[in-house]
Amino acid sequence: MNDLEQKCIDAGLKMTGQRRAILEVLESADDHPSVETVYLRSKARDASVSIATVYRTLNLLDQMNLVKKHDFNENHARFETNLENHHHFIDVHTGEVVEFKDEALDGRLRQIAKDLGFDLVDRRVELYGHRKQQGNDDE
Amino acid sequence: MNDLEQKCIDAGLKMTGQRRAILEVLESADDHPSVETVYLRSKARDASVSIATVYRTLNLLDQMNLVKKHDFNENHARFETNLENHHHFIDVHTGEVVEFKDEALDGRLRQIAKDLGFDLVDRRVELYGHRKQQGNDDE
DNA sequence: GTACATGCAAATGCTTTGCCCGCGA
DNA sequence: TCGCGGGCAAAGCATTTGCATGTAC
Repeated sequence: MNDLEQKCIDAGLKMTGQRRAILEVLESADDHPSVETVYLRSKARDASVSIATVYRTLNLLDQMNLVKKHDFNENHARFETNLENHHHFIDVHTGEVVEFKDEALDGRLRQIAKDLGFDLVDRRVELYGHRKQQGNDDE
Repeated sequence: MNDLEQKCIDAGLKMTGQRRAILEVLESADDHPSVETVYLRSKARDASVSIATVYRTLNLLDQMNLVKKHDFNENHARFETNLENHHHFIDVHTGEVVEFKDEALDGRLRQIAKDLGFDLVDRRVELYGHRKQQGNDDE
């Protein structure tokens, strides 16, 4: 049994076949899958999974803080299970999402919130761009 | 004639009554209005403005980089005309949006992009929280 | 006059939900 | 058993778009 599954059981959720499939997909994902992607991967494990259940389950997990919802300026949500504090760099050409951590950045953000007189409950830092290359031909 | 209006004319856009109303609304806005809000304010100036035109105009201006589109984790877009580089702090209780600038933060973001080997074309930094207070009773 | 703009309503695309059946504990 | 969970399809909501008409230049 994986970690997410255990946490869901601890939270009192019933462990159905569909949920197990979805949780396994999330547990093994090292990317930032869309709902559609989670749906397709889950359906490969359990054909009875419906998109409605995927939405319901992902929202449930998001509320329980077991996954994090993003949108990356797209027209659909993406989810990730990496709950460690980190930020994202999105390649605007390929859609690739690169995760990074930066203590100096985090410290500065905390200081800014403090200076503004706010308690920080969440932060969103997304950098958009593309891989640097010699003779870049689109600018 | 306001600044936005001049820029639109320079860009070859026809200056219709509806566009003028919308541009005036944007020019005088010092907040981050939603499409609906821009629509209502514009309609007060020119009753013939339709929501479709507001959407079309805002998207046009966004592509021309005359306004900036945000979403602040809501289910609808918001727009702002402040094009200076700055970031946002969103009060999760009141919805209030506070703008701030921070050179140290910007420098760190540039350095991170450089270290990752990326060219930066856009960035999104949003802090979420609420005003600090003595005897805060919800945590 | 002509190409561009607009209003209206229908269409879209993602997401949510009502309803009723099925299944986990 | 009993109440939570799920499938299906309809509804919701923000946004976009086709089409016919209107209008800036």
